[in-house]
Amino acid sequence: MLQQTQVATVIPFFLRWMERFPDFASLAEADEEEVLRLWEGLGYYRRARSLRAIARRVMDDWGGNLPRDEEALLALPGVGPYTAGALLSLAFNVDVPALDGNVERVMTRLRDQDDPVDRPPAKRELRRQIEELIPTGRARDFNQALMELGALVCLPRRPLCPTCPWRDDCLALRRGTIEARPVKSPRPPQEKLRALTLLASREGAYLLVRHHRDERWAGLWEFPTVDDDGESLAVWLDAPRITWTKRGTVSHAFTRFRRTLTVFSCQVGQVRDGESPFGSRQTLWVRPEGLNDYPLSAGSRKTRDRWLAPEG
DNA sequence: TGTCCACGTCT
DNA sequence: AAGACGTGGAC
Repeated sequence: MLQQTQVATVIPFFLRWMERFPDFASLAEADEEEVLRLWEGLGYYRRARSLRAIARRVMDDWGGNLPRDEEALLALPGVGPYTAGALLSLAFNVDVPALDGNVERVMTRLRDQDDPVDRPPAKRELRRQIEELIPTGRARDFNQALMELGALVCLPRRPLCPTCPWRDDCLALRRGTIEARPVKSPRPPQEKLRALTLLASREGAYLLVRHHRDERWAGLWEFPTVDDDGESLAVWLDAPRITWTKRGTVSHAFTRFRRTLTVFSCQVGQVRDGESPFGSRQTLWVRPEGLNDYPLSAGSRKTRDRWLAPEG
């Protein structure tokens, strides 16, 4: 969960998750729908499916225990260099680095490193430097301390240098380049998207469609949403007899996009077979009180909370 | 109802 | 290698 997601965000999800899946066995047996529902709102949903796949593999191939071996850990889905290092050092106290964003910041400042940290050469160099610093047999404490230092003291903006235990050793502090570290490659500009979302109701139930497993938001559900042309929906909805009512807009951001959804509601009459613009995607009619049972992507979640929440 | 930034893995 | 993958928070 902590991959790409900050601790404060993770905590409530983690507590719910651990209550439902206290061990690999319970997670391995769970169905994907439930796993995604508990992950709903955390983002990067591939992590949820990877975690379930890991649980199954740990049960099947490793006798229910995580392997204490870098190569075996890296072979698990969703486990990269950071996670492998974190597991080895924090769980098994093996003397290897756990290089996350916090540690990158601490180390590039300590050494006043100005290579872009999102490129492999800089990462290799940082790992090498950390290896030299790990006190033999103390990687668990050392790595946690380094991550905490980054999270609590060596902040991205306005770091608390006067209280830092490394203030006398920090090259960037001495040179006045603290706020300029770490250096990152320029990012592509944000793109704006517009789309239409339809609250289509029939006998008090609302239509949901499911994202394919190879799409964005794989496995999650949403209210029918199309790029801002509306034509494919109009076909499907028996257009001439539909009255569309504009409800308002919601916005959400993902990766490098920011998308504004214009939400319409309508009553749907007869749905004709073979005219769905959703192809082979699953569809479902759900009453408002049942909407919490399906994991929704962010735009549809905001739509639900605004217009279909039980109390509203 | 803005813009920018934070956060690892996979392809 | 460069882009895909989502959400929340600071300003």
